[in-house]
Amino acid sequence: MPPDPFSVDLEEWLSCLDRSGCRLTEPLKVVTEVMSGNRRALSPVEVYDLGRAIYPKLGLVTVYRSLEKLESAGLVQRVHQVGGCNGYIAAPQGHQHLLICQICGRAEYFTGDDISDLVSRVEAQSHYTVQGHWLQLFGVCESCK
Amino acid sequence: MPPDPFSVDLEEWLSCLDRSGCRLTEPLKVVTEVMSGNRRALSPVEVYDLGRAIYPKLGLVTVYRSLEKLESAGLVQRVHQVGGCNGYIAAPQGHQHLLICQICGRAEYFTGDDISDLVSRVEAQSHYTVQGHWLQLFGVCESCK
DNA sequence: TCATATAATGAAAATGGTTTTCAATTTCCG
DNA sequence: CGGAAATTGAAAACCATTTTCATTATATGA
Ligand SMILES: [Mn+2]
Ligand SMILES: [Mn+2]
Ligand SMILES: [Zn+2]
Ligand SMILES: [Zn+2]
Repeated sequence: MPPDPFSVDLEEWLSCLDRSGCRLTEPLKVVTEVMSGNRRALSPVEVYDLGRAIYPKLGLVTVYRSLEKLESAGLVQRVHQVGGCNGYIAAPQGHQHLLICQICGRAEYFTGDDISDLVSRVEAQSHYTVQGHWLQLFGVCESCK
Repeated sequence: MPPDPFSVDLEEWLSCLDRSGCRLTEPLKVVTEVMSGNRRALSPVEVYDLGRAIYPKLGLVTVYRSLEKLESAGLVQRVHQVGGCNGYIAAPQGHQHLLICQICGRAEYFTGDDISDLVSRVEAQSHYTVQGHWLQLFGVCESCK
Protein backbone atom coordinates (compact mmCIF):
# COMPACT_ATOMS: atom_id res chain seq x y z
CA MET A 1 0.00 0.00 0.00
CA PRO A 2 1.46 3.38 -1.00
CA PRO A 3 1.83 6.13 1.56
CA ASP A 4 -1.14 8.45 1.85
CA PRO A 5 -0.21 12.06 1.03
CA PHE A 6 -2.97 13.24 3.30
CA SER A 7 -1.44 11.58 6.33
CA VAL A 8 1.79 13.58 6.09
CA ASP A 9 1.98 15.72 9.15
CA LEU A 10 2.45 19.41 9.59
CA GLU A 11 5.90 19.13 11.19
CA GLU A 12 7.33 17.42 8.13
CA TRP A 13 5.91 20.09 5.86
CA LEU A 14 7.34 22.85 8.01
CA SER A 15 10.80 21.32 8.11
CA CYS A 16 10.65 20.88 4.37
CA LEU A 17 9.84 24.57 3.97
CA ASP A 18 12.61 25.39 6.42
CA ARG A 19 15.10 23.31 4.41
CA SER A 20 14.09 25.11 1.25
CA GLY A 21 15.02 28.42 2.84
CA CYS A 22 11.70 29.83 4.00
CA ARG A 23 11.33 31.69 7.25
CA LEU A 24 8.74 29.93 9.35
CA THR A 25 6.43 32.82 10.00
CA GLU A 26 3.04 32.57 11.62
CA PRO A 27 1.07 33.20 8.40
CA LEU A 28 3.07 30.60 6.45
CA LYS A 29 2.55 28.07 9.22
CA VAL A 30 -1.18 28.73 9.16
CA VAL A 31 -1.46 28.22 5.40
CA THR A 32 0.64 25.10 5.72
CA GLU A 33 -1.60 23.78 8.45
CA VAL A 34 -4.69 24.35 6.30
CA MET A 35 -3.19 22.72 3.23
CA SER A 36 -1.69 19.72 5.01
CA GLY A 37 -4.89 18.96 6.84
CA ASN A 38 -7.34 19.04 3.97
CA ARG A 39 -8.51 16.46 1.45
CA ARG A 40 -10.19 18.87 -0.93
CA ALA A 41 -8.77 21.13 -3.59
CA LEU A 42 -8.93 24.58 -2.04
CA SER A 43 -8.95 27.89 -3.86
CA PRO A 44 -6.83 30.76 -2.49
CA VAL A 45 -9.94 32.40 -1.04
CA GLU A 46 -10.98 29.16 0.66
CA VAL A 47 -7.51 28.86 2.17
CA TYR A 48 -7.81 32.50 3.21
CA ASP A 49 -11.11 31.88 4.98
CA LEU A 50 -9.94 28.69 6.68
CA GLY A 51 -6.69 30.40 7.63
CA ARG A 52 -8.33 33.43 9.18
CA ALA A 53 -10.29 31.13 11.47
CA ILE A 54 -6.91 30.26 13.01
CA TYR A 55 -5.08 33.54 12.49
CA PRO A 56 -7.48 36.43 11.87
CA LYS A 57 -5.01 38.95 10.51
CA LEU A 58 -3.85 36.69 7.69
CA GLY A 59 -3.81 38.52 4.36
CA LEU A 60 -5.01 37.11 1.06
CA VAL A 61 -1.79 38.20 -0.63
CA THR A 62 0.15 36.12 1.83
CA VAL A 63 -2.00 33.11 0.97
CA TYR A 64 -1.00 33.47 -2.67
CA ARG A 65 2.66 33.79 -1.72
CA SER A 66 2.51 30.86 0.68
CA LEU A 67 0.81 28.60 -1.86
CA GLU A 68 3.58 29.49 -4.29
CA LYS A 69 6.18 28.43 -1.73
CA LEU A 70 4.36 25.21 -0.97
CA GLU A 71 4.11 24.47 -4.67
CA SER A 72 7.81 25.22 -5.26
CA ALA A 73 8.69 22.91 -2.40
CA GLY A 74 6.63 20.17 -4.02
CA LEU A 75 4.21 19.97 -1.11
CA VAL A 76 1.07 21.04 -2.94
CA GLN A 77 -0.03 20.98 -6.54
CA ARG A 78 -2.56 22.84 -8.59
CA VAL A 79 -5.75 20.99 -9.50
CA HIS A 80 -7.53 21.53 -12.81
CA GLN A 81 -11.28 20.98 -12.89
CA VAL A 82 -14.19 21.87 -15.12
CA GLY A 83 -15.30 24.45 -12.61
CA GLY A 84 -11.92 26.18 -12.45
CA CYS A 85 -8.20 25.62 -12.21
CA ASN A 86 -7.27 27.59 -9.14
CA GLY A 87 -7.50 24.76 -6.61
CA TYR A 88 -4.55 23.49 -4.58
CA ILE A 89 -4.16 20.16 -2.84
CA ALA A 90 -1.45 18.14 -1.09
CA ALA A 91 0.92 16.84 -3.76
CA PRO A 92 1.10 13.12 -4.59
CA GLN A 93 3.87 10.94 -3.27
CA GLY A 94 5.53 9.34 -6.24
CA HIS A 95 3.50 8.44 -9.29
CA GLN A 96 -0.12 8.99 -8.30
CA HIS A 97 -3.15 10.66 -9.82
CA LEU A 98 -6.29 12.24 -8.42
CA LEU A 99 -9.78 10.85 -8.12
CA ILE A 100 -12.19 13.67 -7.30
CA CYS A 101 -15.76 13.54 -6.05
CA GLN A 102 -17.97 15.70 -8.23
CA ILE A 103 -20.42 16.27 -5.43
CA CYS A 104 -18.38 17.25 -2.40
CA GLY A 105 -14.92 17.79 -3.87
CA ARG A 106 -13.18 15.22 -1.70
CA ALA A 107 -10.12 13.80 -3.44
CA GLU A 108 -8.05 10.64 -3.21
CA TYR A 109 -4.83 9.63 -4.88
CA PHE A 110 -4.55 6.30 -6.66
CA THR A 111 -1.62 4.38 -8.08
CA GLY A 112 -1.20 1.64 -10.61
CA ASP A 113 -1.99 3.37 -13.86
CA ASP A 114 0.17 1.77 -16.51
CA ILE A 115 -0.16 3.54 -19.83
CA SER A 116 3.17 2.44 -21.30
CA ASP A 117 1.54 0.30 -23.99
CA LEU A 118 -0.75 3.13 -24.94
CA VAL A 119 2.19 5.54 -25.04
CA SER A 120 4.16 3.21 -27.34
CA ARG A 121 1.24 2.91 -29.70
CA VAL A 122 0.58 6.64 -29.72
CA GLU A 123 4.27 7.41 -30.28
CA ALA A 124 4.39 5.02 -33.23
CA GLN A 125 1.28 6.48 -34.84
CA SER A 126 1.91 10.15 -34.17
CA HIS A 127 5.72 10.29 -34.44
CA TYR A 128 5.74 12.37 -31.27
CA THR A 129 7.98 11.56 -28.31
CA VAL A 130 5.78 11.37 -25.24
CA GLN A 131 7.31 12.92 -22.14
CA GLY A 132 4.52 13.00 -19.61
CA HIS A 133 0.83 12.64 -18.97
CA TRP A 134 -2.07 14.01 -17.02
CA LEU A 135 -4.71 11.63 -15.76
CA GLN A 136 -7.60 12.46 -13.49
CA LEU A 137 -10.65 10.44 -12.55
CA PHE A 138 -13.99 11.99 -11.63
CA GLY A 139 -16.81 10.32 -9.75
CA VAL A 140 -18.84 10.17 -6.59
CA CYS A 141 -17.38 9.31 -3.23
CA GLU A 142 -18.81 6.78 -0.82
CA SER A 143 -20.54 9.23 1.46
CA CYS A 144 -22.09 11.15 -1.44
CA LYS A 145 -23.94 8.18 -2.93
CA MET B 1 -8.42 4.67 -38.56
CA PRO B 2 -10.65 7.13 -36.68
CA PRO B 3 -11.75 10.33 -38.41
CA ASP B 4 -9.43 13.27 -37.92
CA PRO B 5 -11.19 16.14 -36.12
CA PHE B 6 -8.87 18.58 -37.84
CA SER B 7 -10.09 17.54 -41.28
CA VAL B 8 -13.69 18.54 -40.58
CA ASP B 9 -14.51 21.35 -42.90
CA LEU B 10 -15.87 24.79 -42.31
CA GLU B 11 -19.21 24.16 -44.02
CA GLU B 12 -20.07 21.35 -41.63
CA TRP B 13 -19.26 23.52 -38.65
CA LEU B 14 -21.39 26.35 -39.99
CA SER B 15 -24.36 24.12 -40.63
CA CYS B 16 -23.98 22.68 -37.16
CA LEU B 17 -24.09 26.20 -35.70
CA ASP B 18 -27.06 26.98 -37.91
CA ARG B 19 -28.89 23.89 -36.68
CA SER B 20 -28.24 24.89 -33.08
CA GLY B 21 -29.98 28.20 -33.70
CA CYS B 22 -27.14 30.63 -34.29
CA ARG B 23 -27.34 33.37 -36.86
CA LEU B 24 -24.49 32.97 -39.27
CA THR B 25 -22.97 36.39 -39.03
CA GLU B 26 -19.70 37.44 -40.55
CA PRO B 27 -17.80 37.58 -37.22
CA LEU B 28 -19.04 34.13 -36.15
CA LYS B 29 -18.05 32.70 -39.52
CA VAL B 30 -14.58 34.18 -39.15
CA VAL B 31 -14.04 32.72 -35.67
CA THR B 32 -15.35 29.39 -36.93
CA GLU B 33 -12.96 29.49 -39.85
CA VAL B 34 -10.02 30.15 -37.53
CA MET B 35 -10.98 27.39 -35.08
CA SER B 36 -11.78 24.76 -37.69
CA GLY B 37 -8.55 25.33 -39.55
CA ASN B 38 -6.10 25.18 -36.70
CA ARG B 39 -4.25 22.34 -34.98
CA ARG B 40 -3.11 24.30 -31.95
CA ALA B 41 -4.93 25.31 -28.81
CA LEU B 42 -5.65 28.99 -29.32
CA SER B 43 -6.36 31.57 -26.65
CA PRO B 44 -9.15 34.11 -27.23
CA VAL B 45 -6.57 36.77 -28.06
CA GLU B 46 -4.86 34.50 -30.57
CA VAL B 47 -8.21 33.82 -32.21
CA TYR B 48 -8.82 37.56 -32.17
CA ASP B 49 -5.52 38.29 -33.95
CA LEU B 50 -5.98 35.53 -36.51
CA GLY B 51 -9.56 36.62 -37.04
CA ARG B 52 -8.73 40.25 -37.63
CA ALA B 53 -6.37 39.22 -40.40
CA ILE B 54 -9.50 38.04 -42.22
CA TYR B 55 -12.03 40.53 -40.87
CA PRO B 56 -10.36 43.60 -39.38
CA LYS B 57 -13.31 44.98 -37.44
CA LEU B 58 -13.79 41.81 -35.41
CA GLY B 59 -14.13 42.55 -31.70
CA LEU B 60 -12.53 40.58 -28.89
CA VAL B 61 -15.85 40.36 -27.07
CA THR B 62 -17.35 38.66 -30.08
CA VAL B 63 -14.51 36.14 -30.05
CA TYR B 64 -15.43 35.20 -26.48
CA ARG B 65 -19.09 34.89 -27.41
CA SER B 66 -18.35 32.88 -30.53
CA LEU B 67 -16.07 30.47 -28.68
CA GLU B 68 -18.88 29.95 -26.20
CA LYS B 69 -21.25 29.08 -29.01
CA LEU B 70 -18.75 26.71 -30.61
CA GLU B 71 -18.20 25.04 -27.25
CA SER B 72 -21.93 24.68 -26.59
CA ALA B 73 -22.35 23.15 -30.02
CA GLY B 74 -19.63 20.63 -29.18
CA LEU B 75 -17.36 21.86 -31.95
CA VAL B 76 -14.49 23.07 -29.79
CA GLN B 77 -13.27 22.25 -26.31
CA ARG B 78 -11.19 24.02 -23.74
CA VAL B 79 -7.62 22.81 -23.28
CA HIS B 80 -5.91 22.79 -19.90
CA GLN B 81 -2.14 23.15 -19.86
CA VAL B 82 0.56 24.04 -17.37
CA GLY B 83 0.95 27.42 -19.01
CA GLY B 84 -2.75 28.25 -18.78
CA CYS B 85 -6.25 26.90 -19.29
CA ASN B 86 -7.73 29.39 -21.72
CA GLY B 87 -6.93 27.54 -24.94
CA TYR B 88 -9.56 26.23 -27.33
CA ILE B 89 -9.20 23.52 -29.96
CA ALA B 90 -11.41 21.50 -32.30
CA ALA B 91 -13.31 18.96 -30.20
CA PRO B 92 -12.56 15.24 -30.46
CA GLN B 93 -14.76 12.92 -32.45
CA GLY B 94 -15.90 10.19 -30.10
CA HIS B 95 -13.60 8.98 -27.36
CA GLN B 96 -10.27 10.63 -28.02
CA HIS B 97 -7.65 12.48 -25.99
CA LEU B 98 -5.05 15.10 -26.77
CA LEU B 99 -1.34 14.72 -27.33
CA ILE B 100 0.29 18.15 -27.23
CA CYS B 101 3.75 19.23 -28.36
CA GLN B 102 5.44 21.16 -25.56
CA ILE B 103 7.59 23.08 -28.02
CA CYS B 104 5.27 24.35 -30.74
CA GLY B 105 1.84 23.60 -29.28
CA ARG B 106 0.68 21.41 -32.14
CA ALA B 107 -1.87 18.87 -30.97
CA GLU B 108 -3.15 15.49 -32.17
CA TYR B 109 -5.96 13.32 -30.94
CA PHE B 110 -5.38 9.67 -30.20
CA THR B 111 -7.72 6.77 -29.47
CA GLY B 112 -7.37 3.39 -27.84
CA ASP B 113 -6.88 4.29 -24.19
CA ASP B 114 -8.49 1.54 -22.18
CA ILE B 115 -8.49 2.30 -18.50
CA SER B 116 -11.39 0.06 -17.53
CA ASP B 117 -9.19 -2.30 -15.49
CA LEU B 118 -7.65 0.61 -13.69
CA VAL B 119 -11.07 2.11 -13.03
CA SER B 120 -12.34 -1.17 -11.55
CA ARG B 121 -9.35 -1.42 -9.27
CA VAL B 122 -9.63 2.20 -8.16
CA GLU B 123 -13.36 1.88 -7.56
CA ALA B 124 -12.80 -1.20 -5.41
CA GLN B 125 -10.10 0.44 -3.33
CA SER B 126 -11.61 3.89 -2.95
CA HIS B 127 -15.31 3.00 -2.81
CA TYR B 128 -15.94 5.84 -5.27
CA THR B 129 -18.03 5.40 -8.41
CA VAL B 130 -15.94 6.61 -11.33
CA GLN B 131 -17.91 8.55 -13.91
CA GLY B 132 -15.32 10.04 -16.19
CA HIS B 133 -11.68 10.78 -16.79
CA TRP B 134 -9.26 13.30 -18.20
CA LEU B 135 -6.17 12.06 -19.97
CA GLN B 136 -3.65 14.17 -21.80
CA LEU B 137 -0.24 13.31 -23.17
CA PHE B 138 2.60 15.80 -23.50
CA GLY B 139 5.66 15.44 -25.68
CA VAL B 140 7.56 16.69 -28.68
CA CYS B 141 6.22 16.48 -32.21
CA GLU B 142 8.13 15.16 -35.17
CA SER B 143 9.16 18.51 -36.61
CA CYS B 144 10.28 19.86 -33.22
CA LYS B 145 12.83 17.13 -32.55
C1' DT C 1 20.96 37.87 24.76
C1' DC C 2 20.78 41.40 21.55
C1' DA C 3 21.64 43.89 17.26
C1' DT C 4 21.21 43.53 12.65
C1' DA C 5 20.36 42.18 7.87
C1' DT C 6 16.79 40.83 5.25
C1' DA C 7 12.81 37.94 4.25
C1' DA C 8 8.01 38.26 4.81
C1' DT C 9 3.74 40.66 5.68
C1' DG C 10 -0.60 43.24 4.67
C1' DA C 11 -2.98 47.31 2.71
C1' DA C 12 -3.58 49.62 -1.31
C1' DA C 13 -2.99 50.15 -6.07
C1' DA C 14 -2.15 48.16 -10.52
C1' DT C 15 -2.83 44.64 -13.85
C1' DG C 16 -4.98 41.80 -17.19
C1' DG C 17 -8.28 38.56 -18.69
C1' DT C 18 -13.21 38.06 -18.94
C1' DT C 19 -18.01 39.66 -18.56
C1' DT C 20 -21.65 43.08 -18.67
C1' DT C 21 -24.02 46.97 -20.59
C1' DC C 22 -26.12 49.27 -24.27
C1' DA C 23 -26.97 51.56 -28.53
C1' DA C 24 -26.34 50.39 -33.29
C1' DT C 25 -26.24 46.85 -36.82
C1' DT C 26 -27.23 42.54 -39.08
C1' DT C 27 -29.71 38.39 -39.92
C1' DC C 28 -33.54 35.87 -41.17
C1' DC C 29 -38.47 34.91 -41.19
C1' DG C 30 -42.78 36.01 -42.91
C1' DC D 1 -39.01 43.90 -48.83
C1' DG D 2 -40.29 45.15 -43.57
C1' DG D 3 -39.49 44.22 -38.79
C1' DA D 4 -38.66 41.38 -34.69
C1' DA D 5 -34.93 39.63 -32.47
C1' DA D 6 -30.27 38.09 -32.24
C1' DT D 7 -25.65 39.84 -32.67
C1' DT D 8 -22.11 43.11 -32.68
C1' DG D 9 -18.35 46.26 -30.86
C1' DA D 10 -16.93 50.04 -27.69
C1' DA D 11 -16.76 51.24 -23.17
C1' DA D 12 -17.27 50.23 -18.53
C1' DA D 13 -17.42 46.91 -14.90
C1' DC D 14 -15.72 42.99 -12.71
C1' DC D 15 -12.69 40.11 -10.27
C1' DA D 16 -8.76 37.11 -9.52
C1' DT D 17 -4.01 37.74 -9.22
C1' DT D 18 0.26 40.51 -8.97
C1' DT D 19 3.01 44.48 -7.75
C1' DT D 20 4.39 48.14 -4.75
C1' DC D 21 5.97 49.75 -0.51
C1' DA D 22 6.28 50.90 4.24
C1' DT D 23 6.24 48.09 8.32
C1' DT D 24 7.06 43.85 11.00
C1' DA D 25 8.99 39.39 12.12
C1' DT D 26 12.59 35.98 11.69
C1' DA D 27 17.04 34.02 11.81
C1' DT D 28 21.84 34.60 12.56
C1' DG D 29 25.99 35.43 14.72
C1' DA D 30 28.55 38.73 17.62
MN1 LIG E 1 0.32 8.04 -14.50
MN1 LIG F 1 -10.26 7.89 -22.35
ZN1 LIG G 1 -18.30 13.29 -2.17
ZN1 LIG H 1 6.10 20.66 -32.05
